[in-house]
Amino acid sequence: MTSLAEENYLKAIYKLHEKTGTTVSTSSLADSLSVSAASITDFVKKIALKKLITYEKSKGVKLTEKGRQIAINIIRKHRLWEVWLVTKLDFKWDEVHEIAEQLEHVVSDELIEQLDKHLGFPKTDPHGDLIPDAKGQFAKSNSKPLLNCNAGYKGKLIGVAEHSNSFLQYLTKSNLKLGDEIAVIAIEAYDYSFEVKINNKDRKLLSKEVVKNLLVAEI
Amino acid sequence: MTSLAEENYLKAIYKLHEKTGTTVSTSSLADSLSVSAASITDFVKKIALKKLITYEKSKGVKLTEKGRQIAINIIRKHRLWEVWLVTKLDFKWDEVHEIAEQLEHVVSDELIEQLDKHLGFPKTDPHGDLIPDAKGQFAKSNSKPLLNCNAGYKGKLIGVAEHSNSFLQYLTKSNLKLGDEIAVIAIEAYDYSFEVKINNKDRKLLSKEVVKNLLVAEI
DNA sequence: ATAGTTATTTAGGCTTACCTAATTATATTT
DNA sequence: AAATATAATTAGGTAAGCCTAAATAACTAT
Repeated sequence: MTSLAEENYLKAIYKLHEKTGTTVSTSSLADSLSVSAASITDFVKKIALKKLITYEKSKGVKLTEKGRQIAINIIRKHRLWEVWLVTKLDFKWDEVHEIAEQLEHVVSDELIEQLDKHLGFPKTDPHGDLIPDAKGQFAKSNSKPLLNCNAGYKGKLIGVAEHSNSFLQYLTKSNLKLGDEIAVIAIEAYDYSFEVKINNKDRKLLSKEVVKNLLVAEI
Repeated sequence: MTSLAEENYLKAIYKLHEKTGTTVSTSSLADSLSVSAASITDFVKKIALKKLITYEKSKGVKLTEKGRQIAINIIRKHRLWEVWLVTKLDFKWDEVHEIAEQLEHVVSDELIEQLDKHLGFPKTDPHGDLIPDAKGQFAKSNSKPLLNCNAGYKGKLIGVAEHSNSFLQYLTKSNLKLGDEIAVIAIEAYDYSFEVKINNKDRKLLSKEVVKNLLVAEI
């Protein structure tokens, strides 16, 4: 029904739209799928005919409700598989993405529902991202980047806004993990680096680049 | 490195060779892959160039050692996934084949080794088939079809030689499962039907077609 | 508003894995 | 051994998903 390529295009469009809030350009898609812009134009025309997206020449694309549902389902599967890899197979949070990219395309609704049950119906994946339910609904999240918090703020690390291996490995090396309590002691006005206290113990200095990608919420 | 199609061709060749003991014909491959004979000839030439099989015009194909290792690895993955589906996700033995057909193509050696560990290094899959180890070695099996046994024989059901849903469902309905003790009470000379006793309790009549596909071993 | 730059699309091609129809081998009967 | 049937191969073609190079459209800056 939906080919591997289609699933990846829809997922990429969904993620780019989520990030930018606008229609998704040919070049941004080309970038994130590592495919030439010409191929994007071709493909995008084809899936527009299938009503998975709307496409206006030179004005980018947008998911239709149908396309959005497919994209969200792929994301649901991806995140459930990541939970499985970490909780049942002992993988680290920086080792699961590539494997989940393959597993997300396995087609079987019963499989995913059983997996969900096996995992205890998790609400978030190992990076703190929300897992949509079988109907494609996301729970509400009240997380915000630590960057948006003031000195004196105290909250819990509940997710990351950047999933690169290097960032995840940096956090691991720095002994920072989801669930940790973070208190902002001071913010350096010059470079926006944050002095923080982790779990009421360790003092740490975090660069602007880092605090931008740490998502926190009230305890 | 190895495409989905290649993996499926190699697996099909392996299984047909296992069944017949001879070189594998174009038409048998066409049958089992549901692809035209012409396409088989094409493809077979291509993977012969890659030294995955040997091919002699009009004389069928044979796996090379390299091709055999790839085929066995796919089978290893397939069977491990089947164990997972049954033991961890509560699927029935007649529900796992199609899902495992997809999962077997996921590429990650670490994944498979972790899965193997998670499952406790199982030796057989839910149908009693041996699971080769990471090096492609199969354990020795001393199973034989119940059909080859005489009246008075007593053994344990350890596998099935036929994996169709209808056969598996027949066994389930008949309350026959792996591990059951089977004693041969009598064999009807006319139609080769077997009168048996299961777990020292239930008497059952099994047709020749059925006993041919039940694999038993000494207790 | 025009020139220059960047983004997008069009045109023409390629590879993979399939197909049908026609041809040639191989097996089976008589 | 010839005739017939079956199996395998060749020839020519298709769809999906990509490519490069050239053309056009859309922005940016002066």
